[in-house]
Amino acid sequence: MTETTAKKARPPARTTYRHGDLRRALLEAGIALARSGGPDAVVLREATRQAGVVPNAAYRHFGSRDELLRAVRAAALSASAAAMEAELATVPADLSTGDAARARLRAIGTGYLRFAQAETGLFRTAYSASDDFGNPVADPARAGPSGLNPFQLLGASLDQMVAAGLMPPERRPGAEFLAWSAVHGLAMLVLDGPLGGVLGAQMQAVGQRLLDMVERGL
Amino acid sequence: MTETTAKKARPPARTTYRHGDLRRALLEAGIALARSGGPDAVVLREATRQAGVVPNAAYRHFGSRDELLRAVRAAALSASAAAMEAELATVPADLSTGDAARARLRAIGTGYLRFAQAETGLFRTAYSASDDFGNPVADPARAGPSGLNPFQLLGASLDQMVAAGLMPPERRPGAEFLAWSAVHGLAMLVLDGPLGGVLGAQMQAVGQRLLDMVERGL
DNA sequence: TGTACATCAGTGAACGCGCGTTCACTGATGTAC
DNA sequence: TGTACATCAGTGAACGCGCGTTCACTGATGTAC
Repeated sequence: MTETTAKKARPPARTTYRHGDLRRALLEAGIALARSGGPDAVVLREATRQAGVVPNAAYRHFGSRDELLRAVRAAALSASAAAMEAELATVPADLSTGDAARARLRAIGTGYLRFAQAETGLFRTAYSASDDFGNPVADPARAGPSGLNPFQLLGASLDQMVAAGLMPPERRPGAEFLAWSAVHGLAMLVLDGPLGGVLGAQMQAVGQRLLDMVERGL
Repeated sequence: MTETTAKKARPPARTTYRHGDLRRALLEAGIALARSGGPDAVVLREATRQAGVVPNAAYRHFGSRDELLRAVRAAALSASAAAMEAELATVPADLSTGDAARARLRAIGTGYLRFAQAETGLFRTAYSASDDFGNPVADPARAGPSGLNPFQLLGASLDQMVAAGLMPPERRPGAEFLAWSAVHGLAMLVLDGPLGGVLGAQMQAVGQRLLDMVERGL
């Protein structure tokens, strides 16, 4: 009955008066904008344009541009978590406890960096601007398939490192911040900073060396 | 025309037709804007306002807004280098070669993080957006008092680590990127990312733990 | 079963804002004679 | 020493742009009777 509407980046061409699922359409347009241009590209008017709708129609579903941006950011975090989980899934199942813990921590970092390079715009949307996702509150909108958000995935991996005896328990508290800083810094320097030209293609290789350093240093 | 607009640096109150040193005035206004709001706050019209001049007057001295921003960024990088050098200067002179190398590397990192926290806007201006300052070209506008830019300061410190036997020579190439990533990541996560609320005040303490990790891991 | 009606999703038009940049100008200044 | 003049730093006015957000509306839809 409905649903004959223009979907993605098409001109309006809507025949029905009602849209059908404008909220979702706006969110998906917002994600597409973030994907190609980062958080600043999430422009409310442009999202409504892509949804084939008049600008103020957005206010039926989002209280403000910022509210739309938050929803897009949650989706970007979720995508990031999914990338990390995908990398985790490549870890062989028959490793010793220690090797498994190491491999999983490395997978977390590699997934993070892969996502940063493959989905630069979403990455910058997910991890810029202070929308802190502290551990206590687990917002499913920010999580990957497993239900954990990126921060929680990293934390679980560090717990396994301690359990495997590869990391002194007294260094465990706050270790997320150290490991996270390292990979995040590389990503930002390459994607948004002065190392884009210098590294760029070598980012993944440098990333592996960086993960070596983190593993030794933790 | 009332010239009583609220200004930061100084009210216009210009009596002469000519300004005197408009280029410098615009640059300093730009730096002030960057200091309080980061790179996006470097708005050409606002800089001319602070200089007490009509907007298009800026085009006598800068070809575009972006050219002004580049000049501001160079100044921000120079300030960052100065902060690192100031921290270097606190290293005692009577240390053994090894202890000195370690202390100097730590000072580099600490100075970087201190600057990030004390001058957030300038920090983000200096290290966001791809204005790569590769080692070959040494632009004095980006350097600190010693004539070295931040990247070069870090490089020199790592050379000393190798010379002191604290770092295997084969790991020296590209080591800048690893150490830099770690401190940069922490700064960005706290200043511009989701850790602002979580850490914030603890940033310097976490920074010291992070530098421990880097030292062990390099 | 049909019909009246309230709901509320999307429309149409308009705001005020601030930006970067352009054009033709004007008049203080330094210099050449 | 005085004077004519070219230079060019800053003026005045305007442009087109796109943004977020507001208001009063309209008419398709689902529901109550």
